[in-house]
Amino acid sequence: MEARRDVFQAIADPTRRAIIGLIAAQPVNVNAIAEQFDVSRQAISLHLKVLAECGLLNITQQGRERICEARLDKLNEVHEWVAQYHKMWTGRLNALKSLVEEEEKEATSSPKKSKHIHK
Amino acid sequence: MEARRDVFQAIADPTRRAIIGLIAAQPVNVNAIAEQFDVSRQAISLHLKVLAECGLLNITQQGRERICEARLDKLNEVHEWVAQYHKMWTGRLNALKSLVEEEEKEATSSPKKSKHIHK
DNA sequence: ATAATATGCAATCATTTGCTTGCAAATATA
DNA sequence: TATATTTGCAAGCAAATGATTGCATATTAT
Repeated sequence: MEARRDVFQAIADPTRRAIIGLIAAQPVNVNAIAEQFDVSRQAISLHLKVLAECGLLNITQQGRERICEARLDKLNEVHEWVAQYHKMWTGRLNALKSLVEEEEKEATSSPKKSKHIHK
Repeated sequence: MEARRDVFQAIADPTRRAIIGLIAAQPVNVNAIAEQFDVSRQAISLHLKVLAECGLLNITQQGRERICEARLDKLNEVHEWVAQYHKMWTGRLNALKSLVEEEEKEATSSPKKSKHIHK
C-alpha cells in the first residue's frame, strides 16, 4: 500500500508536479489547490499526502484550513542525481563537437570509412 | 497499457535508475545488464523497453545481441524542471542570508528598502 | 546441420495507482 | 445554536505496473 514513497516517485505524476509548481511561490490551502484541477478534492488530497510523505510538502493546520508549503530543497536528491549525468552528457557533446571539427579537417585529405547499420 | 510514458515516469523506478547508471559510461548488451540484477531477464527487458520508449535508451542490434546505449541528454527535461526550483530554493536561502546580513547592518546604520526578488 | 546463445513476445498474476462517492469531524460564521 | 466550510477517511474500482514462466526466433559456434 504505502510501499515505495520517494521523491522520484512523487514527481513522476504530472498532477503532483503541477501542484508543486502551484505552491512553489507561496503556501496555499488544500481547497485552493484542488480548485485548480479537474479531479476531485479527494484525489488532490491524496496527491498532497504523497508529496507530504516524501517531505516535498509541509502541511500546517491553521484553524480549519491546512496550508501546504513546498519544501523545494527536498528536490535536491533529484537534482544531484540528474546533475551527475548532466555533466556527462554536456561533456560528451563537447567531445562530439571536437570530433566533428576534427573530421571536417580530415575530410579534405583522407577518405572516411562508412558505418554499418544493423536493424 | 502504454499510456503515460515520459522521462519522469521512467526514472521513478529505482531499477531503471540503476540501469541508467550501469550504461551511462559505456553501452552494454541486454543480458549483461540483466545479470546485474536479481529480477528475471524479462523484467529487465521490460524496463529497457520503458527506457527506450521515452528516448533515454538507444538499442542497436548487433548480431544476436542488442546493445543498450544511454541517451543522457534526454534527462534534460528533468534537469530543467528541477533547475528552476533549485534556483528558487537556493535563492531563498541566499535571500534569507542577505536579509540577516541586512538586518545586522541596519542595526547600526540607517534603514533601507528591501529588494524584491522576482524569478 | 545441430546445439548454444541472446532476446522478444504472450499469458498471467499480485500490487499499486489514481479516482470517485459518501460520510464524519473539526472549526468558523450567522 | 444551527449552518456552512474545510478536510480526512474508508470503500470500491478500473487501469497501470512490475514480475514470472514458457515458447518462439534469430544468430553464432561446433
